[in-house]
Amino acid sequence: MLIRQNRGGAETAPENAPPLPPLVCVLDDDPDIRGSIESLLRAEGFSVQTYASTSEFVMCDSVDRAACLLLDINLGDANGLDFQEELAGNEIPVPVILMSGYGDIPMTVRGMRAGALDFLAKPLSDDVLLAAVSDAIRKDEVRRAASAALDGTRQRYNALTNREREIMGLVTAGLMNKQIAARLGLSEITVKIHRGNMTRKMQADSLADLVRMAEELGAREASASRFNR
Amino acid sequence: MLIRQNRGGAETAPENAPPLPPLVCVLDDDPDIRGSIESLLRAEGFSVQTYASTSEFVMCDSVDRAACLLLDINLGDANGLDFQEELAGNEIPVPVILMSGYGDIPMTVRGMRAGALDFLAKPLSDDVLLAAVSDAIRKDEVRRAASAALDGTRQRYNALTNREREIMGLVTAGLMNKQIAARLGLSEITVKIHRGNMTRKMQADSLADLVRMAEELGAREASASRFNR
DNA sequence: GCCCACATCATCCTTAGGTATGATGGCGGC
DNA sequence: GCCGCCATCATACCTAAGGATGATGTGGGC
Repeated sequence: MLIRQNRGGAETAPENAPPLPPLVCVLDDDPDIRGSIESLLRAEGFSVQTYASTSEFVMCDSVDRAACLLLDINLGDANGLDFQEELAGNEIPVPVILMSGYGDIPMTVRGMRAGALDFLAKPLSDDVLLAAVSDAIRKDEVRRAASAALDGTRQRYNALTNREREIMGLVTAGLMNKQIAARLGLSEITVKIHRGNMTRKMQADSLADLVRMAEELGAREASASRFNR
Repeated sequence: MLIRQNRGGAETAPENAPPLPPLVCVLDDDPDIRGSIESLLRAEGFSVQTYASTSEFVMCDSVDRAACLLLDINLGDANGLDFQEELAGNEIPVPVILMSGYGDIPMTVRGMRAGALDFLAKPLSDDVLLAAVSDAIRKDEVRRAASAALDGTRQRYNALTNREREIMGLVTAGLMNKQIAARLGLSEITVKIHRGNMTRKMQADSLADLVRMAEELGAREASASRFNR
């Protein structure tokens, strides 16, 4: 029925990006720890960025590849658990691996509840650390893939006019054109026109398609970052 | 458009069930612990059932009210973490609170990963225990409410004939009646009839409604048990 | 044997959805 | 001031969906 037209327009991905190595961010106030972790991970082919304090950590703004954060809990002037919760609150979906030399069960519970993938006791075992990092990177790759699938839909949604977004909401709520027209104080024909333009812009092949897009945009979107294990 | 008709048929709930007190199952091999937890929780108004071993625990088959499981890790002949993972594997969605006198960080990580809500170190503090249990019961109430919302839909879906289920799948995939007819080797009119019966039986007010029901039945359904925190 | 649920198809009619063409008006940028 | 985007509405036409009525056939249960 509805043929897709404006395909392959301005997608964001720069065509044939070479596969960047996964990035591991290390936030620990002990220079020795930072150094040893960095050399270990670099030897395994990871990119590594290290930070001594939370203020240094500007989240590698590069969200262009799979990444994870190795986060120490005892940061001297700051608490890693607080920082982790702050990240989660700001919807920063990077997988977190917590580390501590003085960890206990309540701290572990708190960290895991906040979404940490693992909690490693210091001194760190190379094998354990590598396994945890590999797992975290794998999780982030899955998360990024799912997020990328949403990206196209979200871009198309953002390209709609306000009226079109409004009508998309009412259409996917199950209202008929005439009900929408009455609700918005429009004539039915105007609704049809907006609806047609909206459906074409969203590249929806059917109403069912459109409903699923709306569900993804509305329902998931915000929560997706936490439920990806 | 579509008026709901066969409302209030054979719903499962026995009309005006008195609100049963939440049930706490306690699985611990120490009789003293079982006794003290039981008396504490009973004083707070909870129903309590205690078990000394995993074989005794038949999950209070009564899934007719909010519940949670207080699970000791050191069960003598069995391991609480293994048992918890077994429960999760069998899709038994009861919230679990782990307890241990010899817990460490790796055990905590494992338990939390498997979906435990909390991990309490023994000796237990009354306040901490009560807070954990209250929280778990609250979580289970939310889970049960969400699950109940699905129940009606699932019942109606199961009441469909095979043909109607088949057509529901194709309708919610976005196919037009004539496409469905071709796919199934039927005439379009027959598809319309099945579709009409199906939509009425599902009590769907619109196609959008139907698509969401199909999404819930297909996509959530199995996973809902684990993502309910 | 009869009844009922299920499935199948036909004809007829109404409503809803989708598109094309054309027209008007506001608003912002060059 | 003109052009483009957006929004609005009208007329007309076509397709899709939904419902009513009627009919045929099959299989299972009492």
